[in-house]
Amino acid sequence: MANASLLSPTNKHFFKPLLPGFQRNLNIPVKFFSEHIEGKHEGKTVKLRTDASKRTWEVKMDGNRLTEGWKEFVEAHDLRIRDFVVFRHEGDMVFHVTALGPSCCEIQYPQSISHEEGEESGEIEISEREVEENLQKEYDQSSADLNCFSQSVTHSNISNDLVTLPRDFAKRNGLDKGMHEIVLMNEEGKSWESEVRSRMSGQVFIVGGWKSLCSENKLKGGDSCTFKLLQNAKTPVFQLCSRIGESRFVKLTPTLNSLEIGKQHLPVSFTKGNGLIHPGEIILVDKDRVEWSMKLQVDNRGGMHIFGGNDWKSFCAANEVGGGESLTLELIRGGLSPLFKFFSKIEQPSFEAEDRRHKRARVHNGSQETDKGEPSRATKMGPELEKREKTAEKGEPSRASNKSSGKQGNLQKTQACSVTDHVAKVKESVVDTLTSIRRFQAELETMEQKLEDSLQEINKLS
DNA sequence: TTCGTTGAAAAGACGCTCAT
DNA sequence: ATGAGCGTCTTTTCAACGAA
Repeated sequence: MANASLLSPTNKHFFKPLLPGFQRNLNIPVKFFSEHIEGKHEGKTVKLRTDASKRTWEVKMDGNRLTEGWKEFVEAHDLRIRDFVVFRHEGDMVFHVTALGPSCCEIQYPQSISHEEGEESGEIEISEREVEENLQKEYDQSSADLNCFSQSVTHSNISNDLVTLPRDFAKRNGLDKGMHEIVLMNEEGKSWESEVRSRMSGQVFIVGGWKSLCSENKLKGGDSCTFKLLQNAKTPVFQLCSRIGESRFVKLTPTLNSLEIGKQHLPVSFTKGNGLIHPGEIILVDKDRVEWSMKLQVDNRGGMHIFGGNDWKSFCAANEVGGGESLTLELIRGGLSPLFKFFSKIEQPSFEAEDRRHKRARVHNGSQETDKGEPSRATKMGPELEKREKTAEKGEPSRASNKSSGKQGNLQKTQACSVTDHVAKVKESVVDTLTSIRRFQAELETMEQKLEDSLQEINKLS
């Protein structure tokens, strides 16, 4: 976005960090409101513009609060907790809005958010179709990540003109059986005809074209490259990507045991690919946008796992993911304090995987009767109980409410809760919320300082 | 050239011990 | 009781080799 006008002293600005609950409404800072709006434009609607769209968004203002229409604006721009929005007053209650991510950098939108026919600046209502498109966009993005695979280049695979295709990738894209013609393509669009073949052993290979592609693109032994499946039709195209193997999405399959001990391994390829190498605190955001603070630990081999104790189990329960089921998490922010968001539950784990897990459970713990007989504690947190808990948690979710429900793990106990228990839970809830707010405040202060520094530098440049 | 086999390495799961 | 750290065992993956 070209922000020349951002530098203009004639345009008044304010910025707002997006905190939990921001989706419903947004408060204009009192000082800004009293100086520029109060007594002049009260009760009017404000018009919001962004560089991401040619559309003007009309939002109702109740007092200093943006209400009706704000949610649509948020959804259309995929604004999230910890983002920042900078409002630039262009006069006559028109604001230009710039969205900044948690890194304090401007959020880049791939293309204009609204680009269909019927787009007029005066159009206010966001259509369901556009909301669906936003969701579809998000889905496509995740699919794109799932349609990528990384491969290391070796002297052997170059000399044999043959390279292994990761099993899960081949399976996911229906390439794990028989022979398939494919096209290998580099970033410039140059292509090489090739084939995908599978073996009795289950290994799947790309045969042919590999040597030429490596030669043409100066790939040599020890290099690593990422391919993206562009079309999974009759002739799939594998395009060489410049990115080296990172994916924002990670699929996890908590076992009953991992839920019990509160420990969940993260694939090394994912952690390394995203630069997650330091132990520390991580934040998981569940499907209700409730935050869960857990720990990221590293073992002596560099393997990483989430350690959350009961919180891990409760987090999975909050997302209706039980032992043996899979969920996908999206890495929103890496660094020293990574932030993950629950992305989706994967409904049907493969039978082989499930069978394998059962086999392991039996091998390692003969007394663990997961198939029948006395269920384990984790099994008690099954769908029925989860459903009841969910019903009880209707309304504004709070981390404490989830935590306490997770800790209960026993329906009878839930029903027998005394007034004292409720008071204790409410107290816990308040304390937790306060802790979250204080943490946010500390982070906000840091971010605010960074932002101000940036503005000062920009002003110097101007 | 194709394809089966093998062995090493990596990853995942689990459990034990110790500290708090 | 819970959390943290670490060791060990099992499973999976894949490069490399060699026979047909």
